[in-house]
Amino acid sequence: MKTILQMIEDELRPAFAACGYDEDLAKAVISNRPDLCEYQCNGAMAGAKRYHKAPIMIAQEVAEKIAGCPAFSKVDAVKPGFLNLTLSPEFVSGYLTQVAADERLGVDPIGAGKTMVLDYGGPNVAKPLHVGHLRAAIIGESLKRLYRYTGHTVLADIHLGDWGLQMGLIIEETHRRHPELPYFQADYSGEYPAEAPFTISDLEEIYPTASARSKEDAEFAAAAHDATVRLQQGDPGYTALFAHILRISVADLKKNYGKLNVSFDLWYGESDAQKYIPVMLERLKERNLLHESQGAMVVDVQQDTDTKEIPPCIIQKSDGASLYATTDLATLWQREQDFHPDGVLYVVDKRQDMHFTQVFRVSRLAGIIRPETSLTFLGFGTMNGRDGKPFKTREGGVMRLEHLIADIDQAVYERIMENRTVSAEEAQKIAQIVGLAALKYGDLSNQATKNYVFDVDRFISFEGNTGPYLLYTIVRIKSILRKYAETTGQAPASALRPAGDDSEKDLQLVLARVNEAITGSCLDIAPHRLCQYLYEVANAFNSFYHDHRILAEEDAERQQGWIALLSLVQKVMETGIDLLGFEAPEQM
RNA sequence: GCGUCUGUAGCUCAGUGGAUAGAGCAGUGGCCUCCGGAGCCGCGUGCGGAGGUUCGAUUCCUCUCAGACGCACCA
Repeated sequence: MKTILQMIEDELRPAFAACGYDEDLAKAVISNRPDLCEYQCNGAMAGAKRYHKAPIMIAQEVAEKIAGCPAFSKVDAVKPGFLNLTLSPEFVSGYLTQVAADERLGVDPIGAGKTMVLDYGGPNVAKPLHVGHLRAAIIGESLKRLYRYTGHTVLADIHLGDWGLQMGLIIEETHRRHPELPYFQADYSGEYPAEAPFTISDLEEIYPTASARSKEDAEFAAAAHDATVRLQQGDPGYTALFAHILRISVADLKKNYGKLNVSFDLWYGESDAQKYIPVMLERLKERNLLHESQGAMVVDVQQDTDTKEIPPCIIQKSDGASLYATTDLATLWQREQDFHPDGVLYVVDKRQDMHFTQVFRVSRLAGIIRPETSLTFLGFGTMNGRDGKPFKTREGGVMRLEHLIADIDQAVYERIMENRTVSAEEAQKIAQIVGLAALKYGDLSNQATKNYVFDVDRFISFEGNTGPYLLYTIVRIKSILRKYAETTGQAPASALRPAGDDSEKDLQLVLARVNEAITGSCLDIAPHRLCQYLYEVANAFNSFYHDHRILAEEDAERQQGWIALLSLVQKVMETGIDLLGFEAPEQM
């Protein structure tokens, strides 16, 4: 379905053409002077030079041409050369009736036939999720949903950190504690136990302990290194133990991501990429890209146009081991082989900008992905505390995600209990839903690429530009529609009526932008745009609500139009928050 | 040192080559015989600084100041 801007431009284009001007001048934008008009066209000023004509003249000519157009109730050519447009109420309500009838709110499936791989996880196994994982999860999940909604086939890959020294540390520490286990018996030939020798909480303790030990105990460090190598070489006992670690961690991660309403289609890890390293290296050699530098094998990625020095990408350490870039390149190889994606999007901390610059360049040089496949790095900023420094616990440590969520839920719970008389049990459930909305909206409403201040008190506030405010608005609408259905026994009408006053018109105009908002948010990889739009919808609705007595309205036709309007507001807002990754309760 | 990013109201953040740069919070003044007042309607000092391009710059370019981050064998 066309956007309202496209529909306006459809009217403008023939008018410009009929006056002898280029159609590319017929560009419509939202008015920046709502007191004067709803939409505007600045093409006359852009064309003034081209046609050696005063812009106001051009604007006037075009205005005369489109004045009779049913889409517009008012057309003005103003001062320098603005073309000010006011849409007719019938046009707007007619458009919205179509949007309301459309399954997808008029959003075109621009991604039909396109496959996107999203990489937004990156947690390490055997380590709890902490606030550092929060942004990737929240932003990535929203983008996944936006891409799906716009018709893309999306594969979300968690890309676990499950390889390298950390695994050796855990294995060696387990060895130290339980040397009698069969995993460590060289001559063991039986089945390894089905039950893991540790729980998730054991693992969460084992890793930091082992990490600390390796720094003090050189012998232990060497043993851990050796264990890593043996695991990578496929030692059966270590492989079995590794499988336990992975299984337990993944179960725990699924649970914790689940609490965030975040899910993945693929649970691949760095370990899964290992088998693609040889073939990937072969390609680098074939293309003569690999060369030795200071003992390491590297690929030069410097380009003539660079303003800064891009160091060579290290593919193999001087001891022959692979590292971060190697794994990422091998992973890209795997993705290309398995999915032939049209795009790969990484949602990762912006401090890794250089790494992805290097990896992308190597993959282009080596043809690891097709030239037409887009490689995008969405580097998100740091989550800071109120002091503007990276977010920490009161003790100065890294905040576990579970604790953060629990704190927020508790704070929301207390507010709910203050105001409403719902049962404590009910309040708990509602607090989780509202808490998640507060957390996610607090994050997503900021530009992803910028650092932002994480302020729980502000996010969970039920006033202002917050998640809870959006939810409150939805709950309020649900309540009205519920009452309407109860008292009249009627299903909501589907046809909207032309707006009868300003606040109704304003609300309708905001709703008419829904498909642009969703599509734009996706194309710009910018969930914060959707946040802002939904906030505008909520504000417009609350103003409308304040001015109209919906359930008391005696004119049945008018009332039905309003009910249809409310249903659409609800649909837009519920769809919107779903795309952001949270939901609204029935009451709060 | 080199490079990247950021700098908008007291605070937290949006925004745009165009007409008067917007929200929220905080402050303050109104609005409940009424569908959920967790709401609505008011009240204001601001684009770090200096040049340049342009009919027009907060937006683009250069310089400059401040902060964050990054500069090969961690991920």
